[in-house]
Amino acid sequence: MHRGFLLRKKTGTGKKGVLENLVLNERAQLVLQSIIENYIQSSEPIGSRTLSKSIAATLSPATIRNIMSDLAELGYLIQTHTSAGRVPTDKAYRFYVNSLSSPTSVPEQIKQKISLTSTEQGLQVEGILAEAVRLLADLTKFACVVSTPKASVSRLQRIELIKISEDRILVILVTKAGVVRDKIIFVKESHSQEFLNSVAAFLNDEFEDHSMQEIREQIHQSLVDDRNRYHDLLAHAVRLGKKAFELNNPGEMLIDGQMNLLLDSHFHEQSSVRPIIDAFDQKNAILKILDDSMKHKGVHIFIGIENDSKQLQGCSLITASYHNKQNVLGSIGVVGPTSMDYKSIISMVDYTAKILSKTITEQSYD
Amino acid sequence: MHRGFLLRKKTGTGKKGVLENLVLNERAQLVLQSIIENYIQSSEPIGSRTLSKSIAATLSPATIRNIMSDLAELGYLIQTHTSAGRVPTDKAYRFYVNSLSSPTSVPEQIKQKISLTSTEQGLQVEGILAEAVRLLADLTKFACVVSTPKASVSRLQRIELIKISEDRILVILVTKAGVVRDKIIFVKESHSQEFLNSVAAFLNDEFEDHSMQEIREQIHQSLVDDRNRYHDLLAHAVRLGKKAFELNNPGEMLIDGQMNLLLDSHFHEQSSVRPIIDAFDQKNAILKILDDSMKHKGVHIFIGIENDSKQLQGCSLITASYHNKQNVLGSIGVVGPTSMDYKSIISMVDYTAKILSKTITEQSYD
DNA sequence: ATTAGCACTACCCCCTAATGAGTGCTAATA
DNA sequence: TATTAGCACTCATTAGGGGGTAGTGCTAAT
Repeated sequence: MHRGFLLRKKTGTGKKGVLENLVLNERAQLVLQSIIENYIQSSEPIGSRTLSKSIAATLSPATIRNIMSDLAELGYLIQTHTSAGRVPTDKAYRFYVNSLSSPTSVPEQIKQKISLTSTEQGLQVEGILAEAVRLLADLTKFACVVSTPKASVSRLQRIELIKISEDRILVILVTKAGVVRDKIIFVKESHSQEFLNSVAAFLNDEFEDHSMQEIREQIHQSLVDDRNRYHDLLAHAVRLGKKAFELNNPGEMLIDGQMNLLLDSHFHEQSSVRPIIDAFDQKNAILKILDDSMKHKGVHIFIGIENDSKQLQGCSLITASYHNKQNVLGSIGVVGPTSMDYKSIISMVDYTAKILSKTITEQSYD
Repeated sequence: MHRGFLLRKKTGTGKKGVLENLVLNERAQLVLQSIIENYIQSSEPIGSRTLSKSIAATLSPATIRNIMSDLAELGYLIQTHTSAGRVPTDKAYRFYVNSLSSPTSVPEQIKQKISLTSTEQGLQVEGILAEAVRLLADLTKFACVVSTPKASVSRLQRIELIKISEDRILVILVTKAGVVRDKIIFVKESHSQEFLNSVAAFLNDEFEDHSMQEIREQIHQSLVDDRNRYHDLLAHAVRLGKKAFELNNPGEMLIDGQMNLLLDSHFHEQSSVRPIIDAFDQKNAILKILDDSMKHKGVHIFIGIENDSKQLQGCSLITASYHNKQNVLGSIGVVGPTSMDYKSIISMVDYTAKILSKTITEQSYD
C-alpha cells in the first residue's frame, strides 16, 4: 500500500486522521497536475504510459499507475470504464486552481487586444459592458456574461422629467456610475413642462447622491406618512417620483459567445450543453453567481459540482468584479467546460475586469 | 420520354421554347409539392414507393419514378447518391413558396401566444422589438432577427439637452415612432442649463417632425454657410446640434434564438451552421436583407442560393416589414434551414409583424 | 401512357475478429 | 521498502463481411 506515502499531514495542523485534512505529497501533486494539464489540452482520458512520457520526473508507468489508483480512491480521478485512462474530477480541478497562486500576467500580444474603445464613440456604460463581454468571448472562445450595475446600489446623479405628450412623461435617470436609464410613465392628469421641471429640481435637490434603494424607501415612507400634509408640488413630486424610481430591470446581464459553447470540443455531447443554455435563458442562476462574486475582490472560480444550480454543474465559471472609484458595480465572467484552461482564462478575466473598471471609472461622475 | 407531357406551355405566352418559360403540368406539380412537404417533415430523401403511398392521386411507384427523373433533370430534385431517394433543390422550394398564394391564417391557439405585453411595463420600442423577436424565436424554433427603426428616416419628436457635468451634455432624442436614444457629448466650454434649454427649444422649434437625415443635412449646411452670421445662441445650437444628431448606430438589429439553429435537426451537420453564425456576427449581410425587405409590403422569402451572401446560401430567410401609421420602420424575420416549413413560418412571421406594427403604432406620437 | 418486373446499387446494421491502450496484480529488483 | 517489469485481462474502437432494405433505371407488357 502506498497511501502512507502518498499523503502527508498538513503542515502545522494537529493529529487529524481524516482524509480531508491531509494534503498530497509532492509527487502525487505533480502527477495530478500533469494529468489535469494533459486533459485540458486533449480532453481525452490520460493513461499511465502516456503520462510517464510527458511528465517531468522520470517515473515508470507502473509507479504512475499506483499513484493514479490512489488518486482515484481519493476522488481526484475517475475512469469512464475499466480499461480506460483517467479523467480529473471537479475535486481535482479545485485542487488545481487552488495551487495556482495568483493570476499570471497576460501575454503582451493578448493585452493589446484587450482595450475598450467604445467611450470614444460616446457610448455609455451599457455600451462599454457590451464591448467588454464581446471581447472576452472572442478571446476565450467561451460564453461570457457581465452583470449591469445594480440599480439598487447605484447613486443618483440626476433625474429629468420630460413631457412628451399629454399623458406621457419621459423619465431620465443618470447615475453616478454613468448609467443612463430612460423610461416612459403614463399619467392621468396633464402637467406643464415648467411644473415637471420644478418637480425634477426638487427630486434632484432631495436625492442627489442617494442610492436608488434609499430613494425608493424614502419616497414610499413620504407617501404613507405625509400624504395629505404637503402642498401640491410635493405631493406630485412624490407621486411621480414613486413611478419614476420604480424598479424596471431591463436586461440585468449581457451575454455573448453562447455559440462558442456549442462549437467547443470539450463538450463531447450536445446534450451536455443544453442545460447551460437553459440557464442562460433563465438568467437567475447565473445572476446569483455574478452577485456573489461582487462580494469579494479578485477572481472567483466556480467549478462544476460546486454550483448550486443543477444546470450549471456541468460547467465552470470564472468571474471577477468591476468597479468605479466608489462602488463595486457588477461582475464579468466566463462560462466554459470544467476542463477549460484555467490558468490562461483566469488571467484574461482578471485583466479584462481591470481594464473595464478603469474605463468605467474614467467616465463616472465621482 | 415523358417530357412532352410533363411540361406544358405557360398559358397565354407565345411560343417560347426555353425550359424556363414552361410550367409543370398538374401532376408534376402535385408530385413535387408532395416530395417537398414530405421532406420538410422528415428531412430525409424521398423515394418513389414512399411517395406513392402518401400521395393523394393514385400513381404507381414506376410512374412516379418517371416524373421524378424528369423533375431531377429540370433541376428541381437531386440525389445524394445513385440509389438514394430524392431531395428538393432551392429551385424546388422557390416553386413551392410561389405556389403558396398568401399567408394562411394562424391557428387560434398560436395567435394567443403572439401578444406583446412590454408596453404595459412602460418599455419603449427597443423593448417591444426585443419581446417580438424572442416570441418569434420561441414560436418557430429558429433564429430570428429584427432591425431597429432606421435612424435616418425617423422623424424628430423632441430633443433635450441636459448638463450632467462641466464638460458633458446628455442628449435625449425622441422620435415620432417612440424610439428614445440617449448619448453623451463632450464639450470644451461649459454651458449653463438655462442656455442648453434655449438651444434645445430652438432645435425643437426648428426641426420637429423633420427626419434625422434632413436635420443632419440642414445643420451641416448652416454650419458651412452661416458660420459667422448668426448670433451666439444659433451658433451654439448649430454646433451642439451637429454633435447631437451625428449618427450613432447602437445595435441596428436584435437577434434571438441562434441556439435553435444548432439544435435543429434539419441541419444535419454542425459545419453547415457555422457560416450562418458568422453572418450573424458580421451583421451586414442580414441587415441588407432586412433593409431590402422594407421596400415592399408583405412577406419576403429568400431561399438558400438566392442570397447574395455566400454565408447565407445554406439557409432561408422569411421576413416582413413593420410600420407605424406613417412610416415603414424596419423588418422582422426568421432564419432557418432551406427545408423549413414555409407555410406555417410564413404565416407566423406575417402575423407577428402585424401585431408588432399595431403595438408600435399605438404608442407612436403621430 | 402507364405499370409490372427485374437487375442493380449503395447505404445501413449487425456481427465478428483484430488491435491497442489501459488497468490491476504479483513477483523481482535496487 | 519503494519501485518496476511482466503478465493476464478488460473494453473501446476499428475494419471487414454479409444480409437486409430502399431506392434507381430500364424494358417489356398492358
